[in-house]
Amino acid sequence: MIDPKLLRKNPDAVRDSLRRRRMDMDVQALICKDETRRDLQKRGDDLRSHQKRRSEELARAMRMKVNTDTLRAELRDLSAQIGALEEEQRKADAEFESEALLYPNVLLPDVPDGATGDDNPVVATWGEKPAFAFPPKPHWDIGERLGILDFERAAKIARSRFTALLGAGARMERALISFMMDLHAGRGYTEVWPPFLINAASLTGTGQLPKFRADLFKCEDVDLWLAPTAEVPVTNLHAGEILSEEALPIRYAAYTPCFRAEAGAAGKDTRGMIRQHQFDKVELVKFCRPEESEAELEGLRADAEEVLRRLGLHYRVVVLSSGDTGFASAKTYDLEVWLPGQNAYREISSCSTFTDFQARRAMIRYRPKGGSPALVHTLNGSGLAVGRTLVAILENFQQADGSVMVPDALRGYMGGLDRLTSA
RNA sequence: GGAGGGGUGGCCGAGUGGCCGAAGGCAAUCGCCUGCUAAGCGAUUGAACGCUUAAUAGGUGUUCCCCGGGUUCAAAUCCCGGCCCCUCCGCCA
Repeated sequence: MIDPKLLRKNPDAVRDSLRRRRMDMDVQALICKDETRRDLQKRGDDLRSHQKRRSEELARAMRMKVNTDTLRAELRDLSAQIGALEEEQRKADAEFESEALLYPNVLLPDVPDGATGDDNPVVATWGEKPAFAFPPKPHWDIGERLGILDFERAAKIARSRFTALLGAGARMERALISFMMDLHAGRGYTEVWPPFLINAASLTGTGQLPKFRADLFKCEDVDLWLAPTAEVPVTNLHAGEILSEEALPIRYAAYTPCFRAEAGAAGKDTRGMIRQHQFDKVELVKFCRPEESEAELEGLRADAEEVLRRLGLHYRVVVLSSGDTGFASAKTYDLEVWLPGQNAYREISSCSTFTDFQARRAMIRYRPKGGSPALVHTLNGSGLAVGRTLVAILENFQQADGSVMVPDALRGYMGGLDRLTSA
């Protein structure tokens, strides 16, 4: 959530960030709701204060056994007034909050201005595009020919946008998860295996709800939703807590399946396993002091990049422009892996700092030395999207004969297998 | 699924209608004492929101004893609903 004090004291900072995001929201209306809310609180506070004092008088009068009829009548009336006012106050609070929850995070000043993904500047590149003596195939061709990807049967048992992995494909998915988790665990991240179903409060804490309800799968009859990313359960691990300063920064790595309704993506990436209702991802999540968060974002990006480097996959890094930056994020780097079968770079990791936006929603705080509790900064990044990593391996390491070389880093996780063949 | 017990501050734990933001203990911080450490002695130590303020300093008001309703002039305390935890039984992986 945006900071109500910032909204009050520097509404132009909020307006400017919205303009850069290419979003049009009625900031003045929100400010009015805030004022209504505060006015009602003041009036209620004063009335309650008065009521308290008169109630004490009544108690005293009753002890002295004097007639209290007038006082009781006055207090009954006061109580009714307060009740009515509190009803109004509840309504005003709810109105302010439901509107405030729809405001995106305020962008960091160094986020480049731009309308869409086409405006994202490339800030780094690693490796080179592999050269092929033949036209490289897309992964769905490679995978089906090898018998390791089955889209038709997956659609039969579920629906479209699901994939069944078979044999060495299934083995490689599992190998990638282990490889990534071992790598991050060895670099200072604590492994987490969280619940994959989470409640609405958690989804509100990280920013998926209320705005992005349509992107989520929900269980019937209970307040449980399929996690769209490990970001949600892992960030909310510390919801409502006051962390000790010495514990920071906290760094977690978690594997989870991710479930997304892909409501707005009809007709997009329909072939292959680029955009699925279910996919595996290893996620990195950090909690830190505000002054550390910029450095932690760079570290997060480096940790995600390390996975691609060890696998030998060519990629580039972009900073998302202002119009392309996600709702909860203040600044985001995307890692884009080269996919020769599609002659394109595709997002394989997204690393963001959320500044205090999620911390305020989920009430995640720490106690600075000698001070009162302050909001932490939260960050997260994919390290990496496992399905897309599998896609990248198939497309980048495909051979003329239809086989696929297994990256060195993965062979130990696949019983020494060095090549996927259709045999 | 059945039966019972329980959710109070950083932790433990008292509190069955007003004098309770809450006894007592632990922990922590500061000070005294001390060759050092421990012990001992004294003091301090919850959060949110609002008003005030340059201030996340100070002052001040309100709210908060799991959550939401109700009774009452007044609720941590009484009543109803929900959530969560524990124990036993059943069932299951």
